[in-house]
Amino acid sequence: MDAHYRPDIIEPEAQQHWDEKQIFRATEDSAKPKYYCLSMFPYPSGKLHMGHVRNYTIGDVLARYHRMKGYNVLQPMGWDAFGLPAENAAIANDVAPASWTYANIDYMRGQLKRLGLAIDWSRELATCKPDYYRWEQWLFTRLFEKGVIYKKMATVNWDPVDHTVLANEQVIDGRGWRSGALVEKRDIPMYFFRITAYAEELLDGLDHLPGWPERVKTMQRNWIGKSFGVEIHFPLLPSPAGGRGAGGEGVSEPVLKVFTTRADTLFGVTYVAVAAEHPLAQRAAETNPALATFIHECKQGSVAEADLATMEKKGMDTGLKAYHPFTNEPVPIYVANYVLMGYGEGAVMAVPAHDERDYAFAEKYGLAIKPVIQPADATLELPLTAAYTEPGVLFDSGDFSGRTSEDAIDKIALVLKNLNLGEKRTTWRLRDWGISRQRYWGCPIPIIHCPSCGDVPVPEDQLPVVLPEDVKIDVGSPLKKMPEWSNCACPKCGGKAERETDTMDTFVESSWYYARYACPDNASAMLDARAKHWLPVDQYIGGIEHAILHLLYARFFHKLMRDEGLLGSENVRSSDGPHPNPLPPAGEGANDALRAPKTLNEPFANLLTQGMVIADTYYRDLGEGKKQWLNPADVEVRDGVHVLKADGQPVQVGGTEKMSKSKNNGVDPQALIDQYGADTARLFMMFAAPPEQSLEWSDAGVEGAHRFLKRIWAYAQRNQGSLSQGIKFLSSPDADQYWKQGSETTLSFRREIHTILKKAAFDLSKHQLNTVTSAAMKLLNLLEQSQSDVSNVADSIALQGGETPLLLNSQLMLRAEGFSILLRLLAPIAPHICHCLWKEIGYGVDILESDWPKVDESALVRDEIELMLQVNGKLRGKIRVAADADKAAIEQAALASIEVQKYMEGQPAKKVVVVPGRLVNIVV
RNA sequence: GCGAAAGUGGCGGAAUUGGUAGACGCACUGGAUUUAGGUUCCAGCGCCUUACGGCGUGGGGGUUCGAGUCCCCCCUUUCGCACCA
Repeated sequence: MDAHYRPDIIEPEAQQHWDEKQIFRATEDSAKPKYYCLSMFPYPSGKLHMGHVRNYTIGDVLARYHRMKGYNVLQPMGWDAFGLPAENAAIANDVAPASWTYANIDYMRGQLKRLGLAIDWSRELATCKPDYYRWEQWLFTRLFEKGVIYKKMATVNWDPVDHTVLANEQVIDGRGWRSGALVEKRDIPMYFFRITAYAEELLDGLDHLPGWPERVKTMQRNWIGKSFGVEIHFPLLPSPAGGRGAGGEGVSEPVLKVFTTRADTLFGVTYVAVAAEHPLAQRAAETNPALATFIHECKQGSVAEADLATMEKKGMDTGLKAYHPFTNEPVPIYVANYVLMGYGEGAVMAVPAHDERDYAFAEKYGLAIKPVIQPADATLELPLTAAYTEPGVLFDSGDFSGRTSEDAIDKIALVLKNLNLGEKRTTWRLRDWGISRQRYWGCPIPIIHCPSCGDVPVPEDQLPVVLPEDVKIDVGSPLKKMPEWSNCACPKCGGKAERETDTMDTFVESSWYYARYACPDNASAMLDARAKHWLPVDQYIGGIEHAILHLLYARFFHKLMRDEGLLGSENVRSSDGPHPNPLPPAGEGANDALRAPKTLNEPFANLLTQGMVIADTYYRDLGEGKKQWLNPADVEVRDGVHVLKADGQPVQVGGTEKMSKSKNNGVDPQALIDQYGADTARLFMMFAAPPEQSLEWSDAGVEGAHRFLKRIWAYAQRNQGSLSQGIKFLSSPDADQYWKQGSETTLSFRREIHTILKKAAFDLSKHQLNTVTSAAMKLLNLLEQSQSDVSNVADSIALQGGETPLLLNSQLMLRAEGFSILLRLLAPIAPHICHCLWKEIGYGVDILESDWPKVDESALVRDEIELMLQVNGKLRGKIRVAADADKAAIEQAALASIEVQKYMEGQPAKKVVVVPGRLVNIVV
C-alpha cells in the first residue's frame, strides 16, 4: 500500500478493473429485481460543465447504492445530439454541425469515463444517428395517419432582415440577435402533436406519481390548466324583439364567441376584446386605415408569453358592436394586443370592475366600469379604485342578482344554453405541441408534399429520411437549398413531389430515449420486449428547469407509444397489478425504493430534480455600462481584497450566479479532476449541498473534501495490521462472545457507529446525500477517537500476528467493523478509493459485490437516556433517567431537579408535559 | 404579468418531520510539529454581556405547554413560461 493517497494511480486502476470485468453491463436475465437509474442525457456542447458532473454523480451514487443493495441496475448514457448550438458553432468555426457534434461526443465521453460512472456503455446512443431517428420518423408517420399529428398555421418570430425564423432565445429585447432588426410575428404552416387529446390523462397521471416532487406536479397541473368555464356567444346583430335561438339548418346567427371562467360577471361586461388576427378585426381594418396600422403594430414583438404578458397593454376600437346576450345592449369591440388568437376563441369579454387587466385597460381608454359582484357580508365602496376580483354575491344582474358567484355561473350557463347562446365548457391552458422547426440540424420530418395527393407520409420501406451531414451552414437551413435532397417521387401517385425541409423540435428525440436504451441495437423495431422489462425508469435525475416541458412531453410520448402497442400489451391502459420482480425482504432502508408497478402508465416512477451549480462572479467596469467578466479561477484574495492574479489589481465582486459563459464564472470540471481526482470532485459535489438545492462552488470546500479522503487513506495505511486482525475476529464463531466482553467505552463507540449508520440509511432513502457524506466523516472522526481505546500493545501484537489478550478482541473488531461500514457507506460516493482500500485491507475482492452494511439493533440498546428539562418552554437543565422509566417517574425526577426548582421559584406546576425520550416541560 | 420554490452563524449547510437550533465541513483564532512555506495534529468559534443572564432561523402577526418547522400578510432571491437544451 502506497504511503500517500494517489488518486492518479488508484482511479485508473479501479476503472480498468470495472472495464475488464464489464461489471456495469446490464442484462435482462438476472434473478434480482431491476432498478433502472437514468440521468438526463447531455447535449454535446463541447465539454462537461459542473452541472453535468453534479447530475451524473447523483445518478451514479444512487445506481451504485442500489447495486450494493441487491438490485440489477441499468444505468445508460447517450447524447441529445441535435440542436441549435451546433448550427451556431458551424457558422462560427466553419465546420459541419455533424462533425462538430461527433467530436464533442468523443471528448465528453472520455470525460464521463474519467468520473468513474457505473454506466453500461454498450447501450450508448446518439439522437442524430439515423438508427435512432428512423424510429422517430416511423412513429411520426403512424401518428400522422392516426390524426394524432396534424398540420395548421402557427405564429413564429420572424427576422425581416435575415429572413429566418428565430427561437425565443434569439430574440433580445424584441430584436433579432444577429441582425438587430425588430422581430415580427408571422404565421407559417406547422405540424402539431395533439397533446391536448391526452390532457385529461396527463393530469390524472400526476396523482399516481408519489415519487415525484410535489412542486413539479403542481407546476405541471397548472401548465395543463384544466378550467371549467362558460362559452358565451355575443350576437353581432341586435336581437329582434321576442325571439332568439338557433338559426336555420346550417345557418347560424353571426356571433362572437368568448370563453370565461367568470360567467357570474357577465352583467359587468362593458366591452369585448379580440386578437389582432381575429377575422372581425381583419374585416374592420379593411375600411379603417388607423386600425390596420394598429393591427400591424400588434404584429411586432416576440411570441414569447413572458414578453406578451409584460408588454404595455394597448387596444383600439374597431367601431363594431356586439350585443349582450341577456340585455341586448351594444358593447364596443376592441382589438387588444394582449388577446392571443391561438388561445381559446381569440376573443375575451372584459369586465373592468372584476378583472385587474380589464380595469387598467378601461381606465386607459375611458371605458365604463360596471360593478356587479360584492362581498357576501359587505357592500363595495363605490366608485371602485381597483378591480374586485374575489367571488361574491351578484347585484345589478337581472334575475341573477342575489345569487352567489358559484351558483350564478351554473344558472347563467343553463339559461345561455336554452337560448343557444353558449354552454359550460372545460378548457385547457395546454396547447397542442408544434414541432416543426425551420432548421437543418434536426430529425427530418418524414412527409412528402405532392401537388395532387397532398401531404403523404414517407412509407416505412423508405425510412429513414437521412439528414445529409456534409453541408455548409450560413443563414437559413441548407436543406431548403438542396433540390437533389428535397426533390422526390410521390409515394402514392409516383408524380413529382418535394420533401418537407423542416425538422423536428429536439424535444421529440428526448421524449423517448429512455425507452430506446432498453434495446438500442434493435434494427427492426423501435422497441422490443426489453423495454417492457426495464420500464418504467425507477429513478430519473435531472435539472429542475425541465420540470414542465421535457417531463410533460416524455410522459405524453409514453402514452403515445403505449397506444401503439410498443410497451407490451399488458401495459395498455391497465391499472395497478402485482410486480413481477418482488422487492427483497423488507429490512432497514426498504422504504428507499418507491418501486413502480410495471403497469404504471408513466415513464418515470421517481424523479429527483437537482439544483444548479452557482459560483461567485467578478468583473471590471469598462465604462458605458459595459463589464468585463473575470473567471473565478483567475481571481484571488490578497489582504482581504479580491484581485486579478495576473496584475494584482482589485476587481469588483458581483453576485453568486449560475455558472454560465455570459458571466464567465464557470469552473472547468476537467481541471478539478486532473488536480484532485474524480473521487474528490464527486465527494465535494455530494457534500456541499443537498441534491435538490443549488450548490455554491468553493475551492476551499474542494480542499476539505480532498483532505477527508487523504485522512481515510492515512487511517487505513496506519491500521492495516490491526484491521486485518479485527476482520479475523469478526468472522470467527466467537464474535458475539467478544462483543460481550467489550469494555463500556468500546460498546459505546459501537453504539455511536451504528446510530450514524442508521441515520445514514434514512438519509439515503430521502436521497439526502450531503448528510450521508457527513455520516462518513463522522465515522472516521469516531474511529480516530477510539484509537486511544486500543493500546499500542494490541497494535504491535496484531501486527506480529500473535495472540491478543481477550479484552482487546472487541476493540480490534470495533475498528474493523467501523472501517468496513465507512468504506461501504462511502463507496457509492467515492468509489475508487473505497474499491482500492477494501481490497488492500482484505475485506474482499470487490466492494461492489459486498453487502450493504446492516444496522445491528442490539448495539443500539442503552440503559440510561438524557432528557431535556424546560420551564415555560425554556431549556433549564438535563436529567439522566433509566431508558424504561415511566412518565410518573420522569415527572418526579424532573420536579426534583435543582435547576427546575430554581426557575419555578416556589410556584406550583400548572402542567407538566412529558415527551418520552426527549424532554419534560413544566408550566408554572 | 402568470405559475412554482427558497430565505438558519463569517460561509456551505444540519435539525430524528411540532420537542436540546447551528451536526458535518469551510473560513478564522490560539497552540504543537516544521529552518520556512505547505502538510498534519490539538483546542476554540451564533450575537450581546465582566458576570447572572438575555437575544437569535428574511420582516410582521397568529396557533401551541413548546414553532426554523403549522397558518395569515409583507420583503428578497431563484426556476419555468411552449422555437435554448
